[in-house]
Amino acid sequence: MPELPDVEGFKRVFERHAAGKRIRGVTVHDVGVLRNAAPEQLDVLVERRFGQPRRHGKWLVCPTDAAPALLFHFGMTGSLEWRGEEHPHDRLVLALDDGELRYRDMRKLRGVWLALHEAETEELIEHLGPDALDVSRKQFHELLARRRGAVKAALMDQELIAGLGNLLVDEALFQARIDPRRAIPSLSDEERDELYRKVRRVLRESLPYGLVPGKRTWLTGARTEGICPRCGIELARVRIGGRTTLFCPREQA
DNA sequence: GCTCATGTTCCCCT
DNA sequence: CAGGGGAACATGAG
Repeated sequence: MPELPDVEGFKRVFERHAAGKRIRGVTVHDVGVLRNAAPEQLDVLVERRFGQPRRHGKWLVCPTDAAPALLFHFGMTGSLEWRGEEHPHDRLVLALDDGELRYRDMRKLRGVWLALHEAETEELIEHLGPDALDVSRKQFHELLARRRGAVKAALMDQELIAGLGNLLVDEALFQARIDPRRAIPSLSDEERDELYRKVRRVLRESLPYGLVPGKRTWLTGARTEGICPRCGIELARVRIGGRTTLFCPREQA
């Protein structure tokens, strides 16, 4: 699931249940999710108190009252769960005073990082472009001006703008009526403005859900049927940047 | 058995 | 150098 809105949802889970709480224990059920540390190294977190989390793109940074911080990147199947039933894909469990926070992840495409100091946190995320929620219209134009490939590939590039994923980008392009294969230089200023507005809109409307919702009027709601929710013709399916891309061949010219 | 999946990285071409 | 294509990572679901 995890694109920017999903990670924002996990951030809310962390804020509600883990921020300000003391870590009583760390249990690693699957070493495969630890990307830069051995399980014993996580012991530095025990008896530390979590601070307020912050999100940059699809990363969630969870600092403690000492130097170490825990960083999560959820890949395609990760999530953060508070209590609830145990699950076979719970890979890391943080015991807090009043319950357990679990990192759950079926495919383990990304995982959990330990940063011992603020500088290490920065190193882990410094390759990212500005967070999608922080990009102004002016900056959006400046960022696009540097690129010339397919517009979809550019929007998905985390080094250009951080946080947009396959669903969100397809959705914004659909709402802006722009063919995802279009080369950036071919986009008019008006089209760039419209794209910016739709990216903002899809983000804003997704945030309350904590995911990109499958609304009936949205492309997300039509991914399985393959029919354009606006005009009813069959959606086109191509691959861009290695990702399945859906668009309306009639309306997205 | 086969294909596909909301992500990223690495390697090889053009 | 920029950008495209494909494979790899790991684990399911249909």
